[in-house]
Amino acid sequence: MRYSSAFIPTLREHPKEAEAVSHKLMLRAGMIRRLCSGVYCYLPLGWRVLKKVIQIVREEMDKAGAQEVLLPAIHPLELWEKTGRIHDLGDDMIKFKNRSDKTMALGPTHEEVITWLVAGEVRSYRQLPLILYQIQTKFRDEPRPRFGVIRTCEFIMKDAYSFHTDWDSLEEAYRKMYSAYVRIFERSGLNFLIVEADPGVMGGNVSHEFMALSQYGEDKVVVCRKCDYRTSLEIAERKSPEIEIRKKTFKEIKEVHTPEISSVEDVSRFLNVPPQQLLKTMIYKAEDKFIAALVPGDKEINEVKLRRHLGVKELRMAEPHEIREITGGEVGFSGPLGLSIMKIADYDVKKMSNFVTGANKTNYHLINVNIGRDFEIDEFADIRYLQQGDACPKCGCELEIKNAIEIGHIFKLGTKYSQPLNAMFLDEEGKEHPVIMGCYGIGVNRIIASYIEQNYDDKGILWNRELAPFQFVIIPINMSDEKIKTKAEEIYQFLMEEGCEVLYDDRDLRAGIKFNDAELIGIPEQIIIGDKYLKEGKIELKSRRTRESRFLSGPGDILTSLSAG
RNA sequence: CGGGGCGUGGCGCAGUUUGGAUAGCGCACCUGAAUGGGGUUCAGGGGGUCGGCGGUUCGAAUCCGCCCGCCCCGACCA
Repeated sequence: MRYSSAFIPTLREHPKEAEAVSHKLMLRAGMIRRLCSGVYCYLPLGWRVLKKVIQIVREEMDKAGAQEVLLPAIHPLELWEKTGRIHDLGDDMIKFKNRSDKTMALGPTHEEVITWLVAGEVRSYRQLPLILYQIQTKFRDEPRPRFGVIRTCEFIMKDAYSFHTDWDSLEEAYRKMYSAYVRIFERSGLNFLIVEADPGVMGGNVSHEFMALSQYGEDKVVVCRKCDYRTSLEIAERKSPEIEIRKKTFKEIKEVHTPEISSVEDVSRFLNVPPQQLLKTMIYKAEDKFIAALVPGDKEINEVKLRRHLGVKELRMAEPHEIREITGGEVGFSGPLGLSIMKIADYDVKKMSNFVTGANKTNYHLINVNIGRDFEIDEFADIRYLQQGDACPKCGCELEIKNAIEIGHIFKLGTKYSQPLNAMFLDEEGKEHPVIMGCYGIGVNRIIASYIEQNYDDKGILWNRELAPFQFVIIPINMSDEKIKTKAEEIYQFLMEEGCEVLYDDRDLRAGIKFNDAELIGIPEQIIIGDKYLKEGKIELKSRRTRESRFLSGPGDILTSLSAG
């Protein structure tokens, strides 16, 4: 490609809309432009890189025995009603009516469609197992698009789905996908880690997230400083502390008037006590029964951990009217005293004495409350969010919380979709069973953003060979010098004939501009042709990353020099 | 959806508090010349509904109202 005719609009300064490093650099390097919030155009350079990532993903999927398909982006809504996921993903779905007034949606993910497809075609155990995948655009009406290409309303996803007769077969496919993912992210040059995670709205009970470490990541992972414990913050546990409930110096319990003061922050200020001296009482509905969850005022309840501890599938906070009925007070004045429902407290609550809590009476709190004297806890458990510095459940060492970008997620789904969509097969004995499923997703655009977040310097992007939009950039120092120009043309022709991806900067510009552009867009190898070394018959081959140069005597040496390392 | 910030040629900004003359600066762009190993210099030039609509005023980028868009923080914490 000749730079003079290439559409690579680089920017000297980054537009002020950009905050994340990857966002700034992708804009500056002319890879992307924003159409509106969360919606981006990929320009030639950005698209070239995207195609590189897609190629890696495709190769590794094919190698793992998955077959590529292409599913529609337009989905009839009934399919989503059948699995009930219209309620889970409802507002995230972009819906519209067609001319015959039928409601359709742009697919935010494809479990429903693929299961419909397989349900129609697979009859027998002989047709299984089967792994299908696609690389396609997903649409989600994100409440808050962010950080350039990291969270967008339209993005390219590689989504694979596997179908099995039994759980052992699913396990095998799951392992295959797991190792294919490791290869994909390794080839993409990412610094990533794999954590166990909660499956959430996808369903199933096992899932692993592939996380690229970055300060602009929206997810949090927990990593032990010493051992190999690593997990998502959602399900991160801590070593349960062995604490006895304190029983000394009980002060007299009192009711205090706290008019319209209900938040931890407000109560703490009003009564002049630290937040950790408050007991937070949250009422939840766990399937068909109500429970009270208790944590110190400065801690947060982790609903995923609470749900898992209770062993229930559904858990939600109680509605205001339910809280009124159960406690007798408005939201914000709940406390454990006099509650007939089950009370689960975090271990940290054991440490508390003479604390403040809601009086179950609007506008009143109780002070000097104590466990044992005033009420009992039914169960102590680890139900709060982990915090920086908590003890590792495996080795007891300090845990660290880090930001990361979720680049891949694999799930064991079981029969969550096959059951409602009637994807059944007959076994050897002619008995009918629902197909066992797994699903495996990769955020293709996020691989690029994550890579840039981890590979840049003060000049710009540092592409590796796998992702680079071009392997070489030829930089003639002075286009009006015929000898330099002729040499540059010769090298360009040579590399083109060799099938190399090369960008030839034939623009009649000063050397400084060319160097800066080449470094900004991050081409791994620069071939510099200038009078300085051409006089001795030498051309310069300079590495973008190390900034080290080698001097070669001809075009043929370029390839041999690189393959020699 | 709540809080905060912003909107002035392609990009980055000044001007808005205290209304006033052809709306300015840097970069980018076009023409010419010199220059040519790190965003060079000189001369000339093009490009703007000051986010939109309405209002106040002799007069609005500037004051008032409504709307739109963008970014950041939070999302239910009793």
